[in-house]
Formats: sequence, structure tokens, C-alpha cells
Amino acid sequence: MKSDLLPATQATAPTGSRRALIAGFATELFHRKGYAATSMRELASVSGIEAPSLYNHFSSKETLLHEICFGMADAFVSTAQRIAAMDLPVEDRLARAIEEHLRLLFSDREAVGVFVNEWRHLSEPSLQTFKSLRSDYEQFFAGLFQEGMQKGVFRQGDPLWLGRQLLLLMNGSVHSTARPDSEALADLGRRFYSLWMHGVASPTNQPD
Amino acid sequence: MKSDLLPATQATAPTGSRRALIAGFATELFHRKGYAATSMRELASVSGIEAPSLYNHFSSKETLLHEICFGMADAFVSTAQRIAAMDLPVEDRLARAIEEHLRLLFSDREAVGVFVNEWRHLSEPSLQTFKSLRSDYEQFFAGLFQEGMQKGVFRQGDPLWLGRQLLLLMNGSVHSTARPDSEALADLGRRFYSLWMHGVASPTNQPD
DNA sequence: CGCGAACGAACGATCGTTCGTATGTTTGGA
DNA sequence: TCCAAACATACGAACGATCGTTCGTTCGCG
Repeated sequence: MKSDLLPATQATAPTGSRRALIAGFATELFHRKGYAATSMRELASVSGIEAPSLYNHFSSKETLLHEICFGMADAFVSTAQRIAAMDLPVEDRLARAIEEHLRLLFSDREAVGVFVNEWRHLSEPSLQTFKSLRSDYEQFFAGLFQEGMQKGVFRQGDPLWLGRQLLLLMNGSVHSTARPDSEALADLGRRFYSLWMHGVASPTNQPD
Repeated sequence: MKSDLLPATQATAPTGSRRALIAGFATELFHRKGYAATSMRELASVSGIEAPSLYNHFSSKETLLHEICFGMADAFVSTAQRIAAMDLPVEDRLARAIEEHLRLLFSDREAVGVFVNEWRHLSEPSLQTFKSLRSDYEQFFAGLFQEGMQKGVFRQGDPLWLGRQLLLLMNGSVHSTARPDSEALADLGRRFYSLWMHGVASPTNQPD
């Protein structure tokens, strides 16, 4: 008798997509306010339902965080595996890895924000699994640097440190860079590659 | 009559330092668990007192966050002003800015973690003030890059983008770098400066 | 008729914070 | 020198709010 006043029944809407919609709202909230500072009631509110109804789609609040974090982690790792298998010079593989990482980064900036900042709120054993995936991905970049050093393409240094720094740089750039179209994204990739390869010094200045 | 069973009265301890001790515990907790996920009762527990007693030293939970964030922000900004006033070539001022930033970074890694990750939980008007200080510091680095470009020391680019990227890189390095002594810290500064100036490419490879 | 999806009510737990009070130290006037 | 007033700091109890979640139920669609 009261449902007449509600914004019509959404049961006629494509029901399968509701779950994905909620996940999207959760991503936005976790990114903007943080996981711990986001309540299920608030998530329900922006989703247009009541809090208990969320549990028809997700079994707990942490399940939402889990899906977001591992969705991104899996995408990163599988991309790394694809690039590692390519038959290209190491510096081209690095350029390609940068480009693909940026593509994933900007394909869902909010999910990346959660992936980068909120993973620590996962509980065991998911937390260990997540760290392991993260380490795999760092090792992929470290391997590129190590190979490049052996072949004399890169100067000597700590490969793992360099890999982590490069990832840090790219991940953080999501906040400080305007949303690029596909052309601007390729350009950003070249910018990162050039910065990382040659630095900011004018080409007329000799490296020490 | 019941205080006999308590772990002696700490009233004889140097009373003025209790406040600073609590701030230190808060810094550690906010860094490790996040501001929203840290309760006043937990902070009280590690401080050895009960939750209501905290309010004899700090008027609210946010006051703690405020002191930590603005303590670091003020340190960064004042350091920037000091370096900007130095009569040095622009690339030497950049090297000095990197070194001093790293010194502050590693002087209190936990406070830096809070400064970098938890500032968004500040409420207005503190939030605006904080962002303004942060912007000032970014502009200081952007100014160095812009001056270097005009003088032909750096290659052309977006100075503000470069400044933010450099800060991002250094701030993140706190997590991925072992605690340095003062010698290792100067070394790390040179590492950053060299990486930023010349990149990872082997010197025998020509910049494009 | 059954099932997915929504709801209101409510659970126990925990949140930040306030209050009144007790106790120990410091201070200042007689 | 001694006592009392003032102060700093701690406490237990408890406030109202909000937390994540569970339950029983209803309702509409296939």
C-alpha cells in the first residue's frame, strides 16, 4: 500500500546489473571517504535501497572491498604476464608495461584509488594473498630493470627499488593528472617513459 | 583505597610529557590502522590510561589529527622558504630541496604517513588551510622546475606536474626504503637527484 | 508456487564524548 | 611552617548516535 509512493519498483529494471551498480557506488565511496569511514547505510542510500537489502548481493562489507581490490590486482598481474611473454627489447617492454599500467590506471581511477589505499583493511587470509599478488607485480618491473642492467641498457641500481618507485609514480599520477582520452594516454605513457629513461636534465647537460 | 592495586601512580612522572607521549601513540595508530579505524579507547589503552582521560590533554579526536598534519605541513613549508631564499644555482637548490625533504620524511616516518594519507579526515576550515599549505609546497617545487627550464638546465615540460610527481616519488619511498642513517640518507638524496636528472638509461644511450 | 530482492525492526557492539568525582601536587597567604 | 584553596589529572558511569549485521516477512515476476 505504501510502495505507490516509492520511486516505482525497480524490480522491472535489469535485475542482474544491480549488483554491479552497488559495487560501483561502493568503489566511489571507499575511494572518496575511505573504507572505514564509509557505512553500509550510506552505501545503501546512494544505491537507492535500504541497508539490509545490500546483503542480498554481498555477504559482508569486506566482500565489497575484496572484490574491488582483487579485481584490480588480477588485472595488473595478468597484464604483466602478457607483456613478460612478449618478444621485444627490454626497453620496449618497459615502455609497453608503462603504457598498459597507465591504461588500467585510468580505466577506473576510483577502483585504483581503493586498490592503492584501502587494501590494508582486508583481513587474513585475503590480506596475505593480496600482498603476494602485489609483490608479483613489483617483481615483474624489477625483472625488467634487472634484465636491462645486465644488457647495458640501464645504468646500475637496485632493480626492486626502481620498480617500486616507478609504480609509485604512476599510481600517484592518477590524482594529479587530468583524465586523458586514448591519445592523451599514449602521450602520458611516453612522458613517463622519457622522464624515467632520461630524467629532466637538458640533453646538452652531460650525465655525471 | 583502590589505587594501591594500580600500577603505582604516574603522577610523579614528568607530567608535561604525557601529552607528547599520547600524540606519539596516536601518530603510530593513525599511521598503522588509519584515522577512522582508530578508536579513542584503543589510543587510551596503549597510552596506559582510560579513554575519558584523553580529554584532559586533547579536546577531541580531530585535534590529534590536526596537530600531526599541521606539524608536518609547517615543517615542510618553512624548509621550502629557507631553501628558496638560498643563493644557489637552480639545480643545486633542487638537490638541496630533495635532501631536506627526505630528511624531514625520515625524521618521523609515521607522522609523514599520517600527513600523506589521513589529512582528508580533517574537517573545514582546517581542511582548506591544509590544502593551501600543501599547494604552497608543490608550487615551490614547480617554481624550481620552471626556473630551470627558463635557464635551459631542464628540458621543457609541465613544472607543476613534475613537482607533484617528484613529491609523490619521495613520499612513497618511505614505505619501500629501509631506515637510513644520516650517511645513507645523503646517499638516498643523491640517488633521487640522479634518477630525476638523468633517468635510468645508460649514459651511452643518447636521449631522443 | 517458488525464488530473488526488497523492507522494517531490532540486535549487540562500539563509537566519540560528557559528567561528576576522587586524588595528588602546587601554590600562596597567615 | 602549616593549612587551605586551586589546579592538573585520573577515573567509572553513562549518554545518544551509529556501526555491521540478522531476522522474519512481504511482494512481484517467471
